[in-house]
Amino acid sequence: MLTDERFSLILELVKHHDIVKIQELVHLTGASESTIRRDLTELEKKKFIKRVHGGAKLLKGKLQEASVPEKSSKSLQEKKKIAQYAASQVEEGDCIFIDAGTTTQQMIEFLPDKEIVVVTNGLMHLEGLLLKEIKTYVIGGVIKPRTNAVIGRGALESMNAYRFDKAFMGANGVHHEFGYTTPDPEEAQVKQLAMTLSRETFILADEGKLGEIAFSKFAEMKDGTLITNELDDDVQSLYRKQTKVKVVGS
Amino acid sequence: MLTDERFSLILELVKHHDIVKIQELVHLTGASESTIRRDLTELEKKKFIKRVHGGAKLLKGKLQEASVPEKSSKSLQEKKKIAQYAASQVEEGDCIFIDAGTTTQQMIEFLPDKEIVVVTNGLMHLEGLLLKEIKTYVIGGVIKPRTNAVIGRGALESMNAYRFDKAFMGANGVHHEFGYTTPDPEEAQVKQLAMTLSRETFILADEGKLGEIAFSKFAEMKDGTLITNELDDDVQSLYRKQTKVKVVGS
DNA sequence: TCATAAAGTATCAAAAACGATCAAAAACAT
DNA sequence: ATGTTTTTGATCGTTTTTGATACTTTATGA
Repeated sequence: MLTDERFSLILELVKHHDIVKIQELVHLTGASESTIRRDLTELEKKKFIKRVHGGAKLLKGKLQEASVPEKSSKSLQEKKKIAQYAASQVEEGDCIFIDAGTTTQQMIEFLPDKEIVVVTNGLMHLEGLLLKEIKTYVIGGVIKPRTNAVIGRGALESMNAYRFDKAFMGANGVHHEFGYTTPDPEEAQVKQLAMTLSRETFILADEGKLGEIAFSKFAEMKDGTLITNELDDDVQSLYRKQTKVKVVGS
Repeated sequence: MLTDERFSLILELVKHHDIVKIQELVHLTGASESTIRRDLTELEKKKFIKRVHGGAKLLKGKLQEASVPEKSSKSLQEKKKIAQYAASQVEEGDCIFIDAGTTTQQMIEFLPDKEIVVVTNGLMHLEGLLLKEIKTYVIGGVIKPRTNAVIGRGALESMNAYRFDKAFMGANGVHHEFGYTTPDPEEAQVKQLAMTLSRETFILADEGKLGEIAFSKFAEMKDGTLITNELDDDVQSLYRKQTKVKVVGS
């Protein structure tokens, strides 16, 4: 049996059964265990499957990250610092918009115990906000599974009823030329509108997002203050030419 | 059976049954008790389930717990029966409104696996709805702490964008003369509007609500079909003169 | 309350799976 | 045909997973 034959067979099985055991494959192909292992290793490298102890399973897209709240603790610490600074910008009486997302979520615990009003499209934020007894408005609209963000036409209409003093946005990509980007066009629309409704905007993005470009652009660099945690001097000057930048932590 | 297979199996069971016993899992997977325990420990660490003595249950956010202040299991069983009947009224292609509240919340697990769209003002419902992969719209507006219902002017405006085939409402008071009532006037407004936007309305109310009167009236008896679980014959005829009544269970 | 049974934790050795390595076999090129 | 490259299968030491055991904690009812 040829290598490519085995590959198709494996992919076919994984696709159909969601998971395959190495021993199954050994019997089915007649090849040795070593060979099967090599096959799986290669298929994993090519991003077709995910190896697990004893076999391999279907590689689910980015669906996994949303439901699996596993963060490298370093990245989490960085996000917290960014979030803490962002939260410190909130003043008594402010009405703020907090974008859906994990970085902005970290803000909530640091929000000052003052009279503020929060509007959000992130359902994951609600629990924390209510726990802190903050007056909270939620945007109406359809719920995007996985990210639990409220999006769609309804969200845009619903948001139009509000005006914000400050908006705190997340971003998947920050690029000196292409500006701020995010994968989902519908989420981009919501972000865009939130920013136009706000007197002032802060974009929270850890180092991993810098230089990246995602599919949908929702703002120019100049449209908001960037809050991040690490920045090469040359990149920094590139950004600073266009907008205000705040670098937190070490 | 591979680790990941067991994981999916466990999650599937928990998702469907709300709770699983370790012994069940031992029999179902053929793995040892130790292994199952380890699995549960890990799944708990990953925030997928909550371990309890003897098994594991679905992890629910505080949005859901908040409004569930420990009901007697009898009353819960009755609510479940009412909810189950209500859910059975939902048909393929329906667009339904589900009111905030504990009784209506029970409906979610019984909703048919068909193409339906749900609109709700109850944040406690969202988790369950998304778990069942139901297309869900949330009403925008201010969040009432304690009950986690979305209310206020924004809620009314936001809801106006939708029309429903069926609306399922909760009520704190059901009275043959004073109709359906609820304590909070703002919630009453939302209920009222939801009913006018729906072709058909069902009110879910267990025996404890019958004959009661709360502060704010949101509908006449005739405005919807009452679903309840116990009814004296004389009271029943009183209600039946005005509207349709469905009595479920014993 | 106390006794008892069921469930939980911690630990450890056996079993299974893994990765690395190497020589034999097959395919390939000249 | 001969030397070279690629693929394959076997082996071995290491790591991960597993199931059994002993001991502790929790639930329950007399």
